[in-house]
Amino acid sequence: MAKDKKPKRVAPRLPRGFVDREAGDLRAQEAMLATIRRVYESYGFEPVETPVFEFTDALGKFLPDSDRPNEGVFSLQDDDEQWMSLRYDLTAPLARFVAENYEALPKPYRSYRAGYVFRNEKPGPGRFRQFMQFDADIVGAPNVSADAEMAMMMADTMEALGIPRGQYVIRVNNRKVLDGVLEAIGLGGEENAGRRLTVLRAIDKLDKFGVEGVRLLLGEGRKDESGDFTPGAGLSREQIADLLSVLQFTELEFRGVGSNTAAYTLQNSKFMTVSTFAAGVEELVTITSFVESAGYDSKRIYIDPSVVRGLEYYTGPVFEAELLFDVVNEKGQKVQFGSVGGGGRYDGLVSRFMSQPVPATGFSIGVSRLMTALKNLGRLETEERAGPVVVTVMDKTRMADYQAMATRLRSALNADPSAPPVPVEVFQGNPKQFGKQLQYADRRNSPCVVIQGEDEKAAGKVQVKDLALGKELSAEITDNAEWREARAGQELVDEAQMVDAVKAILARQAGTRAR
RNA sequence: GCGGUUGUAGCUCAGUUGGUUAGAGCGUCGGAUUGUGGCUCCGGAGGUCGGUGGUUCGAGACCACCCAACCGUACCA
Repeated sequence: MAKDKKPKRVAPRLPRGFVDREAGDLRAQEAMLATIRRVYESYGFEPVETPVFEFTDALGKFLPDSDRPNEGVFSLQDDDEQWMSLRYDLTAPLARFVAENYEALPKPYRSYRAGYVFRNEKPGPGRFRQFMQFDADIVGAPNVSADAEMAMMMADTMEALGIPRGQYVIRVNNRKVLDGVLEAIGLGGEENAGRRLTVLRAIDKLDKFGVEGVRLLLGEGRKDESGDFTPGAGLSREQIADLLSVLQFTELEFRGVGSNTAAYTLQNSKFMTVSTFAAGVEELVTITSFVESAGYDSKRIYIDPSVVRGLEYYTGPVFEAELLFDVVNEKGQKVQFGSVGGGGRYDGLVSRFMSQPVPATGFSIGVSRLMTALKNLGRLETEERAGPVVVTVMDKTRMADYQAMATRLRSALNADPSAPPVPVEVFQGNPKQFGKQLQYADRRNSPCVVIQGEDEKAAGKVQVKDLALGKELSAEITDNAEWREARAGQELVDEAQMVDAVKAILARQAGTRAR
């Protein structure tokens, strides 16, 4: 009866939307961050780090109410009852940092930072509740030249990461353009705030649903494939036509060819009589001229009036980095990818904390998402690293000798600090069965092992075994006894030549990999 | 949040109109081989059949509710 009593074990599991990440991913991410950092540094940005927790009110709109304190964000109350939250982006914390250190910082203040952010919402493919962003911002620069620079830096970053020109585009718009059109078609004023939001959300869905889908969302509403109905904005046929004319949907098909004409075309729009609209268009024209004279054509930076971005705090130019190639997941399905980064001007964000206006512009790269895409493009070092050189244990009373051999190898193989490290380790498991040691080395993707048993010790020699060579030879041997007898890839050398013999094996394998 | 689909071993799945003790492949661990990885062979461990309640002589299967995952959709600073 005691046997049915199982101890209740804790299930090893993670909350949804959180993932463990292993060596390959971490190394790839490290390389990616270094690349991005280099681009940002080359533009004069300097790093800054802020904590993952902030007071909730400093983050912005998500003041938790007592019913749903964790809606959207992860929040908890400190000892003194004050609400704090995990940051959901890196922009709001930067605004707080700048406001708190305003006097000490040089203006304009250029800074970058990478870090995890947290959102308490439903995860999906490529969407997690903890993910990394890599931001750059200029605070205290009021002119659109700063926005143009951000767009250019974003384009440079894409290419530095190995995304070829033509496979990505930075789409640029200005919030004032859409605001102006909405005003012109009678959706201005406080009373229409709700409908404006619905309209902007509809426009944001252009990539996903196409022109016809957006037309439905602007009008009556749209039914999705599960039969669920999304109510529309209820605009009239004329209002929709006006809106669509500005968004110039047809031109999207020609995105990435020729020079940027969109901003100039907008100058002929009938909405130029609306001052908000005109101001937005003029800024886009200026940005166009800046980027074009710097040599960024529309294959890289494209003016696109349908870009919406976040609805909350952007006040002027907005931009979005989009990938133009298909991304396929592990199951071979094509994935709706959307943007891998974006940003814009947020002139109101820092001044929330201060009595004076502080203009700012910046952008954010979704590191985790972009990494998935780069994997697809084969631009990420996914190739497995060579494992450790393993010093095996034949006689456990001689551990000290084996440790000494490992030390000798380790320092000899890692003499050049600028070269990638060559790991060397002594087998630390149970040495009783020698086969297990080789199995371990095999699983660690070890290039070679060093063996010294009684016989070798007596002769002052060591066995140096090339595991990759052995694997090749094993293809021709089917009999186990023969395979064991062959000791494939093995070489008996003097103790003094151990280091050279190992070096020779590593060199041979490096050559094989390069081919 | 709303709609749909699906839940059987670590993974992929089988399990007949409801019928004895729930199976396979892969993986894992051990052995054949106490000094040699791979192949092969032998053996073991691993299951509250997502959960609870119900119908029934009898439920992995049928019914209800709940939970979770996936897909779509909404929200997304």
